[in-house]
Amino acid sequence: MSTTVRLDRDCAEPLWSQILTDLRRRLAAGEFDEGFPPDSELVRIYSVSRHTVRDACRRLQDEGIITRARGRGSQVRPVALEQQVGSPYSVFRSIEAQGYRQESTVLSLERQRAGEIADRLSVDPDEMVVSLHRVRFADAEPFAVDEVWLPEAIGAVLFEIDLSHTALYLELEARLGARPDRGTENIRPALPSLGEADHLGIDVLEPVFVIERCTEWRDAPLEWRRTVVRGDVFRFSSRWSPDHGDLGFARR
Amino acid sequence: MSTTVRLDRDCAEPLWSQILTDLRRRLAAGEFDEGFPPDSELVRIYSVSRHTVRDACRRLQDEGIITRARGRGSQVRPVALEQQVGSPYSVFRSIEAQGYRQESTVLSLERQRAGEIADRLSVDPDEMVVSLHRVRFADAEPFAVDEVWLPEAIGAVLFEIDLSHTALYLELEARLGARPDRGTENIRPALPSLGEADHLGIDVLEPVFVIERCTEWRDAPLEWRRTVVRGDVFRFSSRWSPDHGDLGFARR
DNA sequence: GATCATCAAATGTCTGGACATTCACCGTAG
DNA sequence: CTACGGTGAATGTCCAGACATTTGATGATC
Repeated sequence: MSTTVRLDRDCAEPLWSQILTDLRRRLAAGEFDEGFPPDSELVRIYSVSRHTVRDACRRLQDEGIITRARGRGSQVRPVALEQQVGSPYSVFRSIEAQGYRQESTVLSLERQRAGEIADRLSVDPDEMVVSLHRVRFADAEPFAVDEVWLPEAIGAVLFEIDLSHTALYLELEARLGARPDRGTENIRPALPSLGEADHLGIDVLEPVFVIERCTEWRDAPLEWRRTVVRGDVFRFSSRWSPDHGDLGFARR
Repeated sequence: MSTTVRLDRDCAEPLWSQILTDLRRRLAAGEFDEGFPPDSELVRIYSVSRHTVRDACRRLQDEGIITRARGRGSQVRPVALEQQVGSPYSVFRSIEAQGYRQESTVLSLERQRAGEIADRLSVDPDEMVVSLHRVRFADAEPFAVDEVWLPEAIGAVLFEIDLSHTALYLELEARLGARPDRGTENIRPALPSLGEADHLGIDVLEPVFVIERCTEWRDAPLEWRRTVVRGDVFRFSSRWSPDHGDLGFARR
């Protein structure tokens, strides 16, 4: 089983915090796919008291990453693990999780000067970046229009791949090892532009979700993305109970 | 200062849970308006170990009802409105977490026939329910309009309390022990009605978030709520990284 | 094979203790 | 009056121990 881990007992960071960080790393690495270790094992691995181990585990539990029950032990929640990889939710992941077959139609894929979105990618306005505009379909029905902007060094690979079926992040990771490790996402309600309404097949007075997402990889911007999602057929939904929770976009 | 409280050490309910319930009751009664007692005082009041006291207080802290800091003690947050437990996020909780002072103006509080919302509360359309309509303010600015519908047996207590400052859930729990234990929440973008736009001080073409929330308590509907939140000043926001994540409504 | 009892493992709860860190307040000195 | 240092109070962290409760696995019996 797992070997021992030496914690830094001289630094200001509490032991439980160091353990929590290590547990997250191990979870992300799939090290607990066969089972999360019991408290007693963690006590051995980290050479700390059970109280300290519980402090760390409790936080994973509170976040829904593991469940803990008397007599059963701690268990990793499959869905929650994905939350650790990225955003607690993602519009596309949510929609995919519901079994919709997704496809894209590329409207444009270009190298161009960053211009107005320079700040988003922390580049100069004159610097070249790659922009991708698509219409996204769920089961052949348009549900979103999006524009993705990437630094040129990263976006260059887009010119070599088929973007209608391929998950962009999978490709970036496969080809460049680029994987978002932090990000922000903001959603607001808005009215679609004429072009957006046309692509989505909706009225210009039909409110939509506008999602702006910015991710980073190794402390540098990976992408900036703006997605317009139809509000008439999709909603943002959560369901919770003492032992279960989920969150994401769903068909209305 | 406070006298002692005898806990039931023979029942299945953990001591920390009993203390938590009592603390909620006291908070709702304004008993801690002059200051929340230190751990040592709670140890004396409840005749338990400090660990047990901390277990109870931690949950209040997690819910944002109190803050706790080394050297400073525990403090009641000035306004603890709408502490909604369980959901990974809540519009009111999010807004409060950002330090906005919240208040409400009651537009109406009525007993009436369930009518169209009967299904939401699993009652007959002819059955009486309690409806509450309010405008919600953050730092004196209207940010949301909401309507709350409750079964009459539960909603009756609303007629006895001041709804402009008081946390609805705290009252329901203090007076009835009613506490949501599961729920669903759905958000969509929409255009406000004339009335809503007027109350919010926005244009009728200014898209808003419409949030519909349904909670249950002991397998029975507790409330159904529809909240319209201004999309021009608030956004739904998430930020994540390997060791941190947060999610909720935030000022744009 | 099905059922029941037993036992071990695992988490939850609670107590007690100790030390570290932080803050606020008070007293003293300039 | 202001600034600084000291002190006490308060929470945070960590350890150790013990018992209660729950679950799942195993073995025995029918």
